Amino acid sequence: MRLTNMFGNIYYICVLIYNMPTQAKENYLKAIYLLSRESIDVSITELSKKMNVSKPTSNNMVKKMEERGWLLYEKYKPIKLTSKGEKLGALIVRKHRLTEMFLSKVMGFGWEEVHDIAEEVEHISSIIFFDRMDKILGFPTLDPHGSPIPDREGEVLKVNYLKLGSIKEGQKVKLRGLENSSKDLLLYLNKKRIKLGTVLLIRHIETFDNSFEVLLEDNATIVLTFDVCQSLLVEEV
Amino acid sequence: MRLTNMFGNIYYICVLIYNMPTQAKENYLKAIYLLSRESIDVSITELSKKMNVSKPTSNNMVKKMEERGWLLYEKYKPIKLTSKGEKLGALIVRKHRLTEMFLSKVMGFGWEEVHDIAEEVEHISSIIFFDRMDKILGFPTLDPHGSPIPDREGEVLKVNYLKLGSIKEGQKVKLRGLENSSKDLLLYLNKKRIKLGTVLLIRHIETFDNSFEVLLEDNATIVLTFDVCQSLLVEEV
DNA sequence: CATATTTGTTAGTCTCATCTAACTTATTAT
DNA sequence: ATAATAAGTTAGATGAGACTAACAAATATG
Repeated sequence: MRLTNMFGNIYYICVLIYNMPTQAKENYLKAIYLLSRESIDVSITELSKKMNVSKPTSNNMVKKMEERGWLLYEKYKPIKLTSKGEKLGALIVRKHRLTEMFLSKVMGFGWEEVHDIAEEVEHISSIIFFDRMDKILGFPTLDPHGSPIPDREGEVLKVNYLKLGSIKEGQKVKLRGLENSSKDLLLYLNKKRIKLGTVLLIRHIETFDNSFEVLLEDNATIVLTFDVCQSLLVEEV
Repeated sequence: MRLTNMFGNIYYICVLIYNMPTQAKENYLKAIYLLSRESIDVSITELSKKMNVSKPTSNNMVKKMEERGWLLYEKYKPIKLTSKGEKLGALIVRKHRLTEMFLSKVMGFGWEEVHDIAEEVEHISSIIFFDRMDKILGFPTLDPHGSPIPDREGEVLKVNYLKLGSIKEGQKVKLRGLENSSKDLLLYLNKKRIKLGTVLLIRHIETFDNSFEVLLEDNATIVLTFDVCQSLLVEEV
Protein backbone atom coordinates (compact mmCIF):
# COMPACT_ATOMS: atom_id res chain seq x y z
CA MET A 1 0.00 0.00 0.00
CA ARG A 2 1.15 3.53 -0.76
CA LEU A 3 0.64 6.55 1.47
CA THR A 4 1.20 10.16 0.49
CA ASN A 5 1.56 12.88 3.11
CA MET A 6 0.59 16.55 2.75
CA PHE A 7 3.91 17.40 1.07
CA GLY A 8 3.47 14.73 -1.56
CA ASN A 9 6.08 12.42 -0.01
CA ILE A 10 5.32 8.80 -0.69
CA TYR A 11 5.66 6.01 1.87
CA TYR A 12 5.35 2.30 1.27
CA ILE A 13 3.68 0.41 4.06
CA CYS A 14 5.05 -2.91 2.87
CA VAL A 15 8.40 -1.95 4.39
CA LEU A 16 6.80 -1.64 7.80
CA ILE A 17 4.83 -4.86 7.71
CA TYR A 18 7.53 -6.87 5.98
CA ASN A 19 8.14 -9.15 8.92
CA MET A 20 4.61 -9.50 10.19
CA PRO A 21 3.01 -12.87 9.55
CA THR A 22 0.10 -12.77 7.13
CA GLN A 23 -3.13 -14.45 8.18
CA ALA A 24 -2.19 -17.53 6.15
CA LYS A 25 1.26 -17.77 7.73
CA GLU A 26 -0.23 -17.35 11.19
CA ASN A 27 -2.42 -20.36 10.50
CA TYR A 28 0.52 -22.51 9.38
CA LEU A 29 2.52 -21.38 12.39
CA LYS A 30 -0.31 -22.24 14.73
CA ALA A 31 -0.79 -25.66 13.16
CA ILE A 32 2.92 -26.50 13.47
CA TYR A 33 2.99 -25.17 17.02
CA LEU A 34 -0.02 -27.24 18.12
CA LEU A 35 1.16 -30.44 16.41
CA SER A 36 4.61 -30.06 18.00
CA ARG A 37 3.02 -29.57 21.42
CA GLU A 38 1.22 -32.87 20.95
CA SER A 39 4.63 -34.42 20.21
CA ILE A 40 3.55 -35.16 16.66
CA ASP A 41 6.34 -35.05 14.07
CA VAL A 42 5.34 -32.36 11.60
CA SER A 43 6.16 -33.37 8.04
CA ILE A 44 5.21 -31.53 4.87
CA THR A 45 2.47 -34.12 4.30
CA GLU A 46 1.20 -33.85 7.88
CA LEU A 47 1.01 -30.08 7.55
CA SER A 48 -0.82 -30.31 4.20
CA LYS A 49 -3.44 -32.53 5.81
CA LYS A 50 -3.86 -30.26 8.83
CA MET A 51 -4.17 -27.17 6.63
CA ASN A 52 -6.26 -28.80 3.89
CA VAL A 53 -3.85 -27.71 1.17
CA SER A 54 -1.78 -29.58 -1.40
CA LYS A 55 1.73 -30.74 -0.59
CA PRO A 56 3.46 -28.25 -2.91
CA THR A 57 1.57 -25.46 -1.15
CA SER A 58 2.76 -26.38 2.32
CA ASN A 59 6.22 -27.19 0.96
CA ASN A 60 6.43 -23.73 -0.48
CA MET A 61 5.09 -22.14 2.67
CA VAL A 62 7.57 -23.98 4.87
CA LYS A 63 10.43 -22.64 2.77
CA LYS A 64 9.18 -19.09 3.12
CA MET A 65 8.80 -19.51 6.85
CA GLU A 66 12.32 -20.88 7.09
CA GLU A 67 13.57 -17.74 5.30
CA ARG A 68 11.76 -15.70 7.91
CA GLY A 69 13.65 -17.56 10.61
CA TRP A 70 10.59 -19.17 12.15
CA LEU A 71 11.56 -22.79 11.59
CA LEU A 72 14.21 -25.24 10.45
CA TYR A 73 13.50 -27.87 7.85
CA GLU A 74 15.47 -30.58 6.13
CA LYS A 75 13.99 -32.99 3.59
CA TYR A 76 12.28 -35.99 5.17
CA LYS A 77 12.94 -34.68 8.68
CA PRO A 78 10.33 -33.18 10.98
CA ILE A 79 9.82 -29.41 10.89
CA LYS A 80 11.29 -27.78 14.00
CA LEU A 81 10.18 -24.33 15.14
CA THR A 82 12.92 -21.90 16.15
CA SER A 83 12.45 -20.04 19.45
CA LYS A 84 11.17 -17.11 17.40
CA GLY A 85 8.64 -19.33 15.59
CA GLU A 86 7.69 -21.04 18.83
CA LYS A 87 6.95 -17.72 20.47
CA LEU A 88 4.98 -16.40 17.50
CA GLY A 89 2.95 -19.61 17.42
CA ALA A 90 2.28 -19.45 21.14
CA LEU A 91 1.11 -15.85 20.86
CA ILE A 92 -1.42 -16.78 18.18
CA VAL A 93 -2.72 -19.61 20.37
CA ARG A 94 -2.82 -17.09 23.23
CA LYS A 95 -5.06 -14.80 21.17
CA HIS A 96 -7.24 -17.74 20.19
CA ARG A 97 -7.74 -19.06 23.72
CA LEU A 98 -8.16 -15.64 25.33
CA THR A 99 -10.84 -14.96 22.74
CA GLU A 100 -12.56 -18.26 23.49
CA MET A 101 -12.56 -17.40 27.17
CA PHE A 102 -13.92 -13.93 26.48
CA LEU A 103 -16.65 -15.28 24.21
CA SER A 104 -17.59 -17.78 26.87
CA LYS A 105 -17.38 -15.75 30.08
CA VAL A 106 -18.24 -12.23 28.88
CA MET A 107 -20.41 -12.81 25.83
CA GLY A 108 -22.21 -15.91 27.03
CA PHE A 109 -21.38 -18.31 24.20
CA GLY A 110 -21.36 -22.06 24.79
CA TRP A 111 -18.03 -23.91 24.73
CA GLU A 112 -19.10 -25.52 21.45
CA GLU A 113 -19.59 -22.14 19.77
CA VAL A 114 -16.38 -20.33 20.66
CA HIS A 115 -13.82 -22.07 18.45
CA ASP A 116 -15.09 -20.94 15.05
CA ILE A 117 -15.39 -17.31 16.10
CA ALA A 118 -11.97 -17.33 17.80
CA GLU A 119 -10.50 -18.73 14.60
CA GLU A 120 -11.27 -15.38 12.99
CA VAL A 121 -10.63 -13.08 15.94
CA GLU A 122 -7.15 -14.51 16.60
CA HIS A 123 -5.79 -12.69 13.53
CA ILE A 124 -6.56 -9.24 14.85
CA SER A 125 -3.25 -7.46 15.32
CA SER A 126 -4.26 -4.94 17.99
CA ILE A 127 -2.40 -5.86 21.18
CA ILE A 128 -4.45 -3.63 23.48
CA PHE A 129 -7.57 -5.51 22.36
CA PHE A 130 -6.31 -8.83 23.72
CA ASP A 131 -4.67 -7.26 26.76
CA ARG A 132 -8.03 -5.76 27.65
CA MET A 133 -9.78 -9.12 27.29
CA ASP A 134 -7.10 -10.60 29.53
CA LYS A 135 -7.64 -7.93 32.18
CA ILE A 136 -11.45 -8.16 32.08
CA LEU A 137 -11.17 -11.95 32.51
CA GLY A 138 -8.75 -11.57 35.45
CA PHE A 139 -5.76 -13.04 33.61
CA PRO A 140 -7.07 -16.58 33.10
CA THR A 141 -4.66 -19.49 32.57
CA LEU A 142 -7.09 -21.95 31.01
CA ASP A 143 -9.58 -21.63 28.16
CA PRO A 144 -13.20 -22.92 28.16
CA HIS A 145 -12.00 -26.38 27.12
CA GLY A 146 -9.33 -26.54 29.84
CA SER A 147 -6.42 -25.85 27.49
CA PRO A 148 -3.69 -23.57 28.86
CA ILE A 149 -3.48 -19.97 27.64
CA PRO A 150 0.15 -19.03 26.87
CA ASP A 151 1.30 -15.89 28.68
CA ARG A 152 2.54 -12.71 26.98
CA GLU A 153 6.00 -14.20 26.52
CA GLY A 154 4.49 -17.32 24.97
CA GLU A 155 5.20 -19.45 28.03
CA VAL A 156 2.72 -22.23 28.75
CA LEU A 157 1.67 -23.59 32.11
CA LYS A 158 2.48 -27.29 32.30
CA VAL A 159 -0.67 -29.24 33.12
CA ASN A 160 -0.60 -32.91 33.92
CA TYR A 161 -3.97 -34.47 33.44
CA LEU A 162 -4.78 -38.11 32.79
CA LYS A 163 -6.96 -39.55 30.10
CA LEU A 164 -10.14 -40.96 31.59
CA GLY A 165 -9.38 -44.11 29.62
CA SER A 166 -6.38 -44.81 31.86
CA ILE A 167 -8.32 -44.55 35.14
CA LYS A 168 -9.17 -47.67 37.14
CA GLU A 169 -12.59 -48.93 38.17
CA GLY A 170 -13.93 -47.40 41.36
CA GLN A 171 -11.93 -44.19 41.14
CA LYS A 172 -13.47 -40.71 41.40
CA VAL A 173 -12.18 -38.00 39.03
CA LYS A 174 -12.93 -34.43 37.99
CA LEU A 175 -13.06 -33.34 34.31
CA ARG A 176 -10.27 -30.82 33.71
CA GLY A 177 -9.72 -30.68 29.98
CA LEU A 178 -10.28 -32.20 26.57
CA GLU A 179 -7.86 -33.95 24.27
CA ASN A 180 -9.85 -32.81 21.25
CA SER A 181 -12.43 -30.05 21.31
CA SER A 182 -14.48 -31.03 18.28
CA LYS A 183 -17.95 -29.54 18.15
CA ASP A 184 -19.51 -33.02 18.04
CA LEU A 185 -17.81 -34.05 21.27
CA LEU A 186 -18.78 -30.79 22.98
CA LEU A 187 -22.43 -31.14 21.95
CA TYR A 188 -22.40 -34.75 23.14
CA LEU A 189 -21.03 -33.69 26.52
CA ASN A 190 -23.66 -30.94 26.75
CA LYS A 191 -26.35 -33.57 26.21
CA LYS A 192 -24.86 -35.73 28.96
CA ARG A 193 -24.60 -32.65 31.23
CA ILE A 194 -20.85 -33.02 31.56
CA LYS A 195 -18.75 -29.88 31.79
CA LEU A 196 -15.34 -28.86 33.16
CA GLY A 197 -15.28 -29.60 36.89
CA THR A 198 -17.90 -32.35 36.68
CA VAL A 199 -17.10 -35.21 39.07
CA LEU A 200 -17.23 -38.70 37.59
CA LEU A 201 -17.17 -41.98 39.52
CA ILE A 202 -16.11 -44.97 37.46
CA ARG A 203 -18.60 -47.69 38.41
CA HIS A 204 -17.58 -50.35 35.95
CA ILE A 205 -15.37 -50.92 32.92
CA GLU A 206 -16.84 -53.36 30.42
CA THR A 207 -14.03 -55.71 29.35
CA PHE A 208 -15.73 -56.54 26.04
CA ASP A 209 -15.56 -53.03 24.48
CA ASN A 210 -13.71 -51.04 27.13
CA SER A 211 -16.74 -48.81 27.64
CA PHE A 212 -17.03 -46.99 30.97
CA GLU A 213 -20.10 -46.94 33.18
CA VAL A 214 -19.87 -43.65 35.03
CA LEU A 215 -21.88 -42.23 37.93
CA LEU A 216 -22.49 -38.49 37.96
CA GLU A 217 -23.08 -36.33 41.04
CA ASP A 218 -26.80 -36.17 40.30
CA ASN A 219 -26.80 -39.97 40.53
CA ALA A 220 -27.37 -40.41 36.82
CA THR A 221 -25.42 -43.31 35.34
CA ILE A 222 -24.05 -42.95 31.81
CA VAL A 223 -22.01 -45.13 29.53
CA LEU A 224 -19.07 -43.64 27.67
CA THR A 225 -17.23 -45.37 24.81
CA PHE A 226 -13.49 -45.84 25.21
CA ASP A 227 -12.93 -43.29 22.40
CA VAL A 228 -14.80 -40.64 24.34
CA CYS A 229 -12.88 -41.58 27.51
CA GLN A 230 -9.59 -41.00 25.67
CA SER A 231 -10.75 -37.48 24.86
CA LEU A 232 -11.52 -36.57 28.47
CA LEU A 233 -8.66 -35.26 30.62
CA VAL A 234 -9.23 -35.71 34.31
CA GLU A 235 -7.66 -35.30 37.73
CA GLU A 236 -8.20 -37.69 40.62
CA VAL A 237 -10.18 -36.30 43.55
CA MET B 1 -9.23 -24.59 -0.56
CA ARG B 2 -9.82 -28.31 -0.86
CA LEU B 3 -11.46 -30.56 1.74
CA THR B 4 -11.46 -34.33 1.78
CA ASN B 5 -13.93 -36.31 3.87
CA MET B 6 -13.39 -39.74 5.41
CA PHE B 7 -14.38 -41.51 2.19
CA GLY B 8 -11.86 -39.58 0.13
CA ASN B 9 -14.49 -37.36 -1.51
CA ILE B 10 -13.12 -33.99 -2.42
CA TYR B 11 -14.99 -30.70 -1.92
CA TYR B 12 -13.94 -27.29 -3.14
CA ILE B 13 -14.75 -24.46 -0.75
CA CYS B 14 -14.22 -21.81 -3.42
CA VAL B 15 -17.67 -22.63 -4.81
CA LEU B 16 -19.29 -21.72 -1.52
CA ILE B 17 -17.47 -18.47 -0.89
CA TYR B 18 -17.55 -17.33 -4.50
CA ASN B 19 -19.85 -14.41 -3.88
CA MET B 20 -18.57 -13.31 -0.51
CA PRO B 21 -16.68 -10.03 -0.51
CA THR B 22 -13.00 -10.36 0.31
CA GLN B 23 -11.61 -8.12 3.02
CA ALA B 24 -10.26 -5.74 0.35
CA LYS B 25 -13.62 -5.53 -1.43
CA GLU B 26 -15.39 -4.91 1.87
CA ASN B 27 -13.14 -1.92 2.40
CA TYR B 28 -13.87 -0.47 -1.04
CA LEU B 29 -17.56 -1.06 -0.52
CA LYS B 30 -17.47 0.68 2.84
CA ALA B 31 -15.54 3.64 1.42
CA ILE B 32 -18.01 4.09 -1.45
CA TYR B 33 -20.94 3.69 0.92
CA LEU B 34 -19.63 6.30 3.37
CA LEU B 35 -18.67 8.81 0.69
CA SER B 36 -22.10 8.45 -0.95
CA ARG B 37 -23.79 9.01 2.40
CA GLU B 38 -21.89 12.26 2.73
CA SER B 39 -23.29 13.18 -0.73
CA ILE B 40 -19.78 13.14 -2.17
CA ASP B 41 -19.57 12.08 -5.82
CA VAL B 42 -17.38 8.98 -5.85
CA SER B 43 -15.05 8.99 -8.84
CA ILE B 44 -12.25 6.53 -9.53
CA THR B 45 -9.77 9.18 -8.40
CA GLU B 46 -11.74 9.98 -5.25
CA LEU B 47 -11.83 6.30 -4.37
CA SER B 48 -8.09 5.89 -5.01
CA LYS B 49 -7.38 8.72 -2.58
CA LYS B 50 -9.71 7.34 0.07
CA MET B 51 -8.21 3.86 -0.23
CA ASN B 52 -4.58 4.98 -0.66
CA VAL B 53 -4.18 2.99 -3.84
CA SER B 54 -3.30 3.90 -7.41
CA LYS B 55 -5.99 4.81 -9.93
CA PRO B 56 -5.61 1.62 -11.99
CA THR B 57 -6.09 -0.37 -8.81
CA SER B 58 -9.41 1.23 -7.91
CA ASN B 59 -10.44 1.27 -11.56
CA ASN B 60 -9.88 -2.43 -11.73
CA MET B 61 -11.66 -3.03 -8.43
CA VAL B 62 -14.67 -1.00 -9.50
CA LYS B 63 -15.01 -3.12 -12.62
CA LYS B 64 -14.94 -6.31 -10.57
CA MET B 65 -17.49 -4.94 -8.16
CA GLU B 66 -19.73 -3.97 -11.06
CA GLU B 67 -19.53 -7.57 -12.32
CA ARG B 68 -20.63 -8.69 -8.87
CA GLY B 69 -23.67 -6.45 -9.17
CA TRP B 70 -22.73 -4.16 -6.32
CA LEU B 71 -22.46 -0.93 -8.28
CA LEU B 72 -22.96 0.84 -11.59
CA TYR B 73 -20.21 2.81 -13.25
CA GLU B 74 -19.80 4.78 -16.45
CA LYS B 75 -16.60 6.62 -17.41
CA TYR B 76 -16.35 10.08 -15.88
CA LYS B 77 -19.60 9.62 -13.99
CA PRO B 78 -19.93 9.05 -10.25
CA ILE B 79 -20.02 5.46 -8.98
CA LYS B 80 -23.51 4.48 -7.89
CA LEU B 81 -24.12 1.57 -5.51
CA THR B 82 -26.92 -0.83 -6.42
CA SER B 83 -29.38 -1.74 -3.66
CA LYS B 84 -27.36 -4.92 -3.16
CA GLY B 85 -24.10 -2.95 -2.84
CA GLU B 86 -25.79 -0.38 -0.61
CA LYS B 87 -26.97 -3.09 1.74
CA LEU B 88 -23.61 -4.87 1.83
CA GLY B 89 -21.88 -1.56 2.55
CA ALA B 90 -24.35 -0.72 5.29
CA LEU B 91 -23.84 -4.11 6.92
CA ILE B 92 -20.08 -3.59 7.06
CA VAL B 93 -20.61 -0.18 8.65
CA ARG B 94 -23.03 -1.87 11.03
CA LYS B 95 -20.33 -4.32 12.11
CA HIS B 96 -17.85 -1.49 12.49
CA ARG B 97 -20.08 0.71 14.60
CA LEU B 98 -21.48 -2.10 16.73
CA THR B 99 -17.90 -3.09 17.45
CA GLU B 100 -16.98 0.47 18.38
CA MET B 101 -19.91 0.56 20.75
CA PHE B 102 -18.96 -2.78 22.27
CA LEU B 103 -15.34 -1.72 22.70
CA SER B 104 -16.48 1.45 24.36
CA LYS B 105 -19.33 0.27 26.60
CA VAL B 106 -18.30 -3.28 27.43
CA MET B 107 -14.52 -3.24 27.16
CA GLY B 108 -13.95 0.27 28.47
CA PHE B 109 -12.00 1.75 25.57
CA GLY B 110 -12.01 5.52 24.97
CA TRP B 111 -13.82 6.87 21.90
CA GLU B 112 -10.42 7.73 20.40
CA GLU B 113 -9.24 4.11 20.64
CA VAL B 114 -12.16 2.23 19.13
CA HIS B 115 -11.86 3.04 15.44
CA ASP B 116 -8.58 1.25 14.70
CA ILE B 117 -9.66 -1.95 16.45
CA ALA B 118 -13.10 -1.91 14.81
CA GLU B 119 -11.39 -1.52 11.43
CA GLU B 120 -10.08 -5.06 11.94
CA VAL B 121 -13.04 -6.61 13.74
CA GLU B 122 -15.55 -5.48 11.08
CA HIS B 123 -14.25 -8.15 8.69
CA ILE B 124 -15.20 -11.05 10.92
CA SER B 125 -17.86 -13.05 9.09
CA SER B 126 -19.58 -14.68 12.09
CA ILE B 127 -23.07 -13.24 12.30
CA ILE B 128 -23.83 -14.56 15.79
CA PHE B 129 -20.80 -12.66 17.07
CA PHE B 130 -22.22 -9.28 16.07
CA ASP B 131 -25.79 -10.22 16.98
CA ARG B 132 -24.56 -11.04 20.48
CA MET B 133 -22.76 -7.69 20.77
CA ASP B 134 -25.99 -6.04 19.66
CA LYS B 135 -28.01 -7.87 22.28
CA ILE B 136 -25.53 -7.20 25.09
CA LEU B 137 -25.56 -3.50 24.19
CA GLY B 138 -29.37 -3.41 24.15
CA PHE B 139 -29.68 -2.83 20.39
CA PRO B 140 -28.05 0.60 20.23
CA THR B 141 -28.78 2.98 17.34
CA LEU B 142 -25.75 5.26 17.69
CA ASP B 143 -22.02 4.54 17.99
CA PRO B 144 -19.60 6.19 20.47
CA HIS B 145 -19.13 9.12 18.07
CA GLY B 146 -22.85 9.65 17.58
CA SER B 147 -22.98 8.06 14.14
CA PRO B 148 -26.01 5.88 13.41
CA ILE B 149 -25.65 2.09 13.42
CA PRO B 150 -27.45 0.56 10.40
CA ASP B 151 -29.97 -2.14 11.36
CA ARG B 152 -29.83 -5.77 10.19
CA GLU B 153 -31.47 -4.84 6.89
CA GLY B 154 -28.94 -2.08 6.38
CA GLU B 155 -31.47 0.67 7.11
CA VAL B 156 -30.10 3.81 8.74
CA LEU B 157 -31.87 6.10 11.19
CA LYS B 158 -32.02 9.61 9.75
CA VAL B 159 -30.43 12.05 12.19
CA ASN B 160 -30.62 15.77 11.66
CA TYR B 161 -27.95 17.55 13.60
CA LEU B 162 -26.48 20.98 12.91
CA LYS B 163 -22.85 21.94 12.66
CA LEU B 164 -21.84 24.04 15.63
CA GLY B 165 -20.38 26.48 13.11
CA SER B 166 -23.89 27.36 11.93
CA ILE B 167 -25.24 28.18 15.39
CA LYS B 168 -25.85 31.81 16.44
CA GLU B 169 -24.30 33.66 19.38
CA GLY B 170 -26.12 33.18 22.67
CA GLN B 171 -27.61 29.78 21.79
CA LYS B 172 -27.29 26.71 23.96
CA VAL B 173 -26.65 23.34 22.30
CA LYS B 174 -25.82 19.73 23.15
CA LEU B 175 -23.08 17.77 21.38
CA ARG B 176 -24.68 14.87 19.50
CA GLY B 177 -22.16 13.71 16.91
CA LEU B 178 -19.01 14.40 14.97
CA GLU B 179 -18.56 15.23 11.32
CA ASN B 180 -15.13 13.60 11.37
CA SER B 181 -13.91 11.25 14.09
CA SER B 182 -10.15 11.70 13.64
CA LYS B 183 -8.09 10.63 16.60
CA ASP B 184 -6.58 14.11 16.87
CA LEU B 185 -10.00 15.72 17.20
CA LEU B 186 -11.12 13.13 19.75
CA LEU B 187 -8.00 13.63 21.88
CA TYR B 188 -8.46 17.39 21.66
CA LEU B 189 -12.06 17.08 22.85
CA ASN B 190 -10.93 14.81 25.70
CA LYS B 191 -8.50 17.51 26.78
CA LYS B 192 -11.27 20.10 26.72
CA ARG B 193 -13.56 17.68 28.62
CA ILE B 194 -16.12 17.70 25.82
CA LYS B 195 -18.02 14.49 25.12
CA LEU B 196 -21.33 13.43 23.57
CA GLY B 197 -24.12 15.08 25.54
CA THR B 198 -21.98 17.99 26.72
CA VAL B 199 -23.96 21.25 26.78
CA LEU B 200 -22.28 24.24 25.15
CA LEU B 201 -23.38 27.88 25.42
CA ILE B 202 -22.05 30.12 22.67
CA ARG B 203 -20.87 33.25 24.45
CA HIS B 204 -19.28 35.04 21.54
CA ILE B 205 -18.26 34.55 17.93
CA GLU B 206 -15.10 36.43 16.98
CA THR B 207 -15.74 38.08 13.60
CA PHE B 208 -12.04 38.26 12.76
CA ASP B 209 -11.39 34.48 12.60
CA ASN B 210 -14.84 33.00 13.23
CA SER B 211 -13.63 31.35 16.44
CA PHE B 212 -16.24 30.47 19.04
CA GLU B 213 -16.01 31.36 22.73
CA VAL B 214 -18.00 28.65 24.45
CA LEU B 215 -19.16 28.27 28.04
CA LEU B 216 -19.30 24.75 29.47
CA GLU B 217 -21.56 23.54 32.27
CA ASP B 218 -18.69 23.64 34.75
CA ASN B 219 -18.36 27.34 33.95
CA ALA B 220 -15.08 26.89 32.08
CA THR B 221 -14.79 29.05 29.00
CA ILE B 222 -13.01 27.64 25.98
CA VAL B 223 -12.26 28.93 22.51
CA LEU B 224 -12.87 26.68 19.52
CA THR B 225 -11.61 27.39 16.00
CA PHE B 226 -14.20 27.51 13.24
CA ASP B 227 -12.73 24.31 11.80
CA VAL B 228 -13.39 22.46 15.04
CA CYS B 229 -16.91 23.94 15.19
CA GLN B 230 -17.62 22.55 11.72
CA SER B 231 -16.73 19.08 13.02
CA LEU B 232 -19.15 19.20 15.95
CA LEU B 233 -22.75 18.15 15.32
CA VAL B 234 -25.17 19.60 17.82
CA GLU B 235 -28.82 19.90 18.72
CA GLU B 236 -30.40 22.99 20.24
CA VAL B 237 -31.60 22.66 23.82
C1' DC C 1 16.86 -57.35 -2.41
C1' DA C 2 13.54 -55.59 -5.51
C1' DT C 3 9.39 -53.47 -5.84
C1' DA C 4 5.64 -50.77 -4.03
C1' DT C 5 4.28 -47.00 -1.40
C1' DT C 6 4.82 -42.78 0.73
C1' DT C 7 6.98 -38.39 0.90
C1' DG C 8 8.81 -34.46 -1.10
C1' DT C 9 10.04 -31.47 -5.14
C1' DT C 10 9.78 -29.09 -9.69
C1' DA C 11 7.56 -26.69 -13.11
C1' DG C 12 3.95 -24.30 -14.68
C1' DT C 13 -0.72 -22.10 -13.98
C1' DC C 14 -4.28 -19.30 -11.62
C1' DT C 15 -6.57 -15.41 -9.03
C1' DC C 16 -6.30 -11.43 -6.16
C1' DA C 17 -4.71 -7.09 -5.13
C1' DT C 18 -1.36 -4.26 -5.87
C1' DC C 19 2.15 -1.37 -8.66
C1' DT C 20 4.36 1.80 -12.73
C1' DA C 21 4.62 3.82 -17.26
C1' DA C 22 2.42 5.46 -20.91
C1' DC C 23 -1.58 6.60 -23.09
C1' DT C 24 -6.48 8.57 -24.10
C1' DT C 25 -10.31 11.33 -23.11
C1' DA C 26 -12.72 15.01 -20.65
C1' DT C 27 -12.80 19.33 -18.41
C1' DT C 28 -11.00 23.87 -17.27
C1' DA C 29 -8.67 28.00 -17.94
C1' DT C 30 -6.60 31.37 -20.60
C1' DA D 1 -10.45 27.71 -29.40
C1' DT D 2 -6.61 25.87 -27.90
C1' DA D 3 -3.54 24.48 -24.40
C1' DA D 4 -3.07 22.78 -19.85
C1' DT D 5 -4.72 19.90 -16.36
C1' DA D 6 -7.30 16.29 -14.44
C1' DA D 7 -9.50 11.87 -14.90
C1' DG D 8 -9.59 7.43 -16.56
C1' DT D 9 -7.61 3.42 -19.12
C1' DT D 10 -4.37 -0.05 -21.02
C1' DA D 11 -0.62 -3.00 -20.75
C1' DG D 12 2.55 -5.36 -18.34
C1' DA D 13 4.77 -6.71 -13.79
C1' DT D 14 4.88 -8.36 -9.04
C1' DG D 15 4.13 -11.17 -4.75
C1' DA D 16 1.15 -14.09 -2.02
C1' DG D 17 -1.17 -18.16 -1.78
C1' DA D 18 -3.38 -21.57 -3.95
C1' DC D 19 -3.67 -25.53 -7.63
C1' DT D 20 -2.26 -29.86 -10.92
C1' DA D 21 0.75 -33.00 -13.29
C1' DA D 22 4.77 -35.25 -13.31
C1' DC D 23 8.91 -36.67 -11.29
C1' DA D 24 12.51 -37.93 -7.63
C1' DA D 25 13.90 -39.78 -3.36
C1' DA D 26 13.33 -42.28 0.86
C1' DT D 27 10.97 -45.87 3.39
C1' DA D 28 8.38 -50.05 3.81
C1' DT D 29 6.95 -54.56 2.32
C1' DG D 30 6.86 -59.06 0.25
